[in-house]
Amino acid sequence: VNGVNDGPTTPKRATMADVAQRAGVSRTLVSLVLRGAPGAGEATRQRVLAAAEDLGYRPDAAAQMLRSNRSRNIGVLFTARHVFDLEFIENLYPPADKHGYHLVLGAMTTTRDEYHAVRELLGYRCEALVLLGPDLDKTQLSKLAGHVPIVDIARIVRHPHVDVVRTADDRGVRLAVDHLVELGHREIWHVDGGNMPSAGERRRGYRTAMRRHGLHDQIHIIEGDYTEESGARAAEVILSSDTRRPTAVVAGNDRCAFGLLDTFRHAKVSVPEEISIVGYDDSRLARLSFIEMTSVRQDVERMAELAIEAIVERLDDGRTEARHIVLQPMLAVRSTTASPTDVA
Amino acid sequence: VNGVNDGPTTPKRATMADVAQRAGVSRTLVSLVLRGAPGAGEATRQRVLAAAEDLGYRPDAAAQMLRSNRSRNIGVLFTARHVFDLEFIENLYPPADKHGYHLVLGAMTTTRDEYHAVRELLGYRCEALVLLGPDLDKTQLSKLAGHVPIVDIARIVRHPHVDVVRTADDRGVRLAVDHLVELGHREIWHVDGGNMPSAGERRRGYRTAMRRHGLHDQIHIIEGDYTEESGARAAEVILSSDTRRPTAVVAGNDRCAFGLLDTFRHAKVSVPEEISIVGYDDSRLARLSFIEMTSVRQDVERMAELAIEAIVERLDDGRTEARHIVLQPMLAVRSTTASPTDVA
DNA sequence: CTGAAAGCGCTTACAG
DNA sequence: CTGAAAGCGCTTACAG
Repeated sequence: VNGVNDGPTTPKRATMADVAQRAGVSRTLVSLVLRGAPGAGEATRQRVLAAAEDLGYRPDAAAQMLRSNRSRNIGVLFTARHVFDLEFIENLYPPADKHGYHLVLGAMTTTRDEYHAVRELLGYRCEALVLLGPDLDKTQLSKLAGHVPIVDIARIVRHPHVDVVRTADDRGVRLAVDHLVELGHREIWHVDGGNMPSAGERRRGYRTAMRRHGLHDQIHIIEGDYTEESGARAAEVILSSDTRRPTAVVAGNDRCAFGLLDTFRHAKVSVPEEISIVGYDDSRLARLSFIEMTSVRQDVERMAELAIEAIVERLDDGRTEARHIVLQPMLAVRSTTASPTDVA
Repeated sequence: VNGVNDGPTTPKRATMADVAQRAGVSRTLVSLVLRGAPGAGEATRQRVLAAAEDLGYRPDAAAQMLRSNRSRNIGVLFTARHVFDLEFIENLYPPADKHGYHLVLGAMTTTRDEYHAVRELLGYRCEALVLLGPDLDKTQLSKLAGHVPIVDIARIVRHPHVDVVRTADDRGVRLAVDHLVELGHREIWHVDGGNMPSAGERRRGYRTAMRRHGLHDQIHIIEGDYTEESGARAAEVILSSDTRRPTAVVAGNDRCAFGLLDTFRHAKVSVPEEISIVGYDDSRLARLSFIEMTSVRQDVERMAELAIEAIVERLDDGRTEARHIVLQPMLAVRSTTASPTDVA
């Protein structure tokens, strides 16, 4: 009898045996042809392909995995509301395709923590994991890394099974500070990302850069958390501090910078005339024609490519020692930075 | 020998047989216990659970699917750069969990069209599909619907295997227009979403609402495409048209509204004092404290819940006729709308 | 409560 | 070039 799971008119899914029968060949041959393996004559090949097409045949991934003992699945752990993660994922597909791997997306949401997401990915037999963001502690990460090789994006981790692909964020912030100093700024503040990924690195970069320019006494950090709201709050703090006000602000990321920007403009404080703002990530937001935000750019495309390559090296080429890849950021100078005009 | 695919120190994945051996029971019993099926004594149950835990055992999804002939997978076709899609997906997890289904995410990107995404989802044995956005034509959709039941979000489709869950978008725009008229506006323009999902419906709602208020001669639609840039362009058009300028604009969505808002403010045109703006979606952007945008709200949580329930009804309860569920929108009134002050 | 057995849809040597 | 056979890790009656 039909189970309740079958829609009454939903046709049974075609199997390899069906294709073989229709093409008048053995199942083995169908398998060969469909995988593009050698061993079939051109005429037979065409016949098999036609039969598969006619039946709307699609190999069953579950069976393939089970039998071949390989899934060629790469799990991606990400946070649904982080725009950066999505942009990164977009860039993960082309290199994964190129190397014949599938991406399995494991979303973390407010109701679904990394534990559940990881469990699921492992259930799908992912052979490696790309970690975007989840702040696993050492023990959890080690346990995970005991099962599958891992590529961690942005965070610095030391473990033989964990590769890291990241941007030199301290350098990125330094580029921002250098640019501002060159424009003539001295009172440069930083709104940080609290304990979010890479925030410490960026904070450190800010301090170092300021010291390098002899601006040790100008160092001023306002705590934030990478959200627009935290940028807006920081802007309020700056607006209400009449004693000393910065002429430029380096934000922890673009979202924060956007909160700063909009709050200043709302308060009739002109950007960049009265205050310069630099963002971080060079996101779509920063590039909008009516925002035109100066921002530090990470090469997301290249990072994604390197992440996949790191996995391929482990899985296909047998590499076993960890790699730590650090890319250099660039500064996209746009319209939210300028020389300070109101020097008292 | 070890294949190249095995990291040298990566332990073999524990299998059910391993758990059975460690617990000193049969594989059948392990299967029962792990699935929570009745038939095992409490002591045995604990022993099995402990053994599984010790070994870090995780059932192999591929094998489960293959054998049980059910995957309990629901495929979700979405566009990575559409914020709405991600928000929707977040809300899909709780109801899916509740009914014991897994979500498999199929991302469409610039390099990966719906065809590839769908193929992959079907390869993972998805038993149903939630379609967010992909504009499949009738033939493609019918072919798909021949394989699995489908829930289409937002678009209006007639097919026995396709359910629709959507918001009455025409009504949403009507709420926006009513609100503006009540505030005293008459020159109300609309920046539409071109041929994007639901754009036609919203456009229609605008026309109808305007007519209802006897504002037939005020109807004015600027073409857009749901992007911030299209909103910004529309704002430029409005700013440069000195003959007649609207006192209020209903945008096709929040992103577009944001483009309008920012461009007006940049041009020193006060919102809402000089011009009112209404968005659509009530997205995170609209709710930001420094934006506070009046926007039409769709009940995404409820839509997601209904989408999953529609699938469960088909898969578990055997429903076969199509359902078309229409939710009513609400208007979230915030700070970008006010009475027109500069009435000439 | 337990164990032996069949089989899901594939892939992979292996012998013709 | 082709076919028979084994087996991936599970679930599911079935007989004890």
